[in-house]
Amino acid sequence: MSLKHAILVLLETEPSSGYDLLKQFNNSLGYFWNAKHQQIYQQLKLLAVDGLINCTTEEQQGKPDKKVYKITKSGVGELTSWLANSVKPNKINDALLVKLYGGHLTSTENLLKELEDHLSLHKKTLIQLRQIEQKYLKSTPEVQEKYRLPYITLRRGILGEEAWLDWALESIKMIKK
Amino acid sequence: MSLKHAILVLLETEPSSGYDLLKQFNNSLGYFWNAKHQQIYQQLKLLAVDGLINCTTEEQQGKPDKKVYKITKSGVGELTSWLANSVKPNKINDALLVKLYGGHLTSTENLLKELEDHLSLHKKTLIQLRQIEQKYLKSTPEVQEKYRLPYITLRRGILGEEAWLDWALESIKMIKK
DNA sequence: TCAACCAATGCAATTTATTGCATAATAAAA
DNA sequence: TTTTATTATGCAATAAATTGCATTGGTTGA
Repeated sequence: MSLKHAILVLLETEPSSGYDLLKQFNNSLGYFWNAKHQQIYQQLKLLAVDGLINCTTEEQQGKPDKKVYKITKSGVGELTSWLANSVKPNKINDALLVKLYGGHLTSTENLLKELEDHLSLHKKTLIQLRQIEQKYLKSTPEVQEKYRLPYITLRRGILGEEAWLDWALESIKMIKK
Repeated sequence: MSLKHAILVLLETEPSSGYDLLKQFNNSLGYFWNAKHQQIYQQLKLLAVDGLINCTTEEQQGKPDKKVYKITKSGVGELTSWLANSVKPNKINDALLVKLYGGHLTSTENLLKELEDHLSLHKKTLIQLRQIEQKYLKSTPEVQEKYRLPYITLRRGILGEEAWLDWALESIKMIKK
């Protein structure tokens, strides 16, 4: 259960709404954390009740109201003490690999189609991450300093996606012949 | 919910006990699927009730009895129809990245320690996976043919771990300077 | 103009996964 | 010799995540 801390860590950088967090997870931070909107909204409510974040409602023109959450001192305390402990290694459950493993029960075309579909998603993601990297690399030294550690996590996304693509291309070749 | 299918796909290759499956997930197939023993045992029970697998109890000398599960025709049918559909991309929730992202709230030593700990685990895993690969590459053409697709998934594990190590080494350097 | 999508949030029910506890025998290590 | 690890399975409670359903107003596209 570190959705809680994933949220806190983002709010510690910048106050955001549930929707903002959702977009971050869905877009740029997908290599980092994933959650459905219901989970995020629920968790935000719980965090607010526990006094780790507080909430102010912002009215917007033409758009629905926005609840902007800000981390509290107590929230920073919670985050800091969580950071003092070690974290569990990343749990992997990869349905695509399950499918490939049992692929002899289906057609080669099906497998290739599936791989190509995933491939195009991963390509998009990689392009996106590289754009974020370029933006970072062109930013001022102060900004670079501020986002040093987030940048390291971004690199994980990039290297991870590159490796995924390498694997997929190799696999497609192996399946074709 | 494709723990169900992860189990079926393994049983389709070879009848196994819950404990066998657990070991596979914990050891060699960690890049593929992860589950606690309770989840596996529960799921096996459900699969048996649904008639997708059946169970025979094997007595062993010096060891507790073993319940060996075998996939049924109906189970193969279920698996086959599952394979006909596309699968969701792999969900990533990486607490280590959360920790790094918020790492300015803790010490550099703490971050480096954490990275080194994970590093040594990943190194071990990679060595293990490479050993399995070597075994595969030295096997007869018939065996290689049989395990063609599982081998492709193994390659994912290897390339994934290599990329992880590259990233970790790069990150350690960046954090140190 | 009608459908679809984006922005923004939420409740309730169900399904999945984790944690804690429990057993029981043998073998190996401290 | 006592503890720890391995083999092997399980129940019950809790926590976390997903699915289904629902709302409101604006914009974009066919």
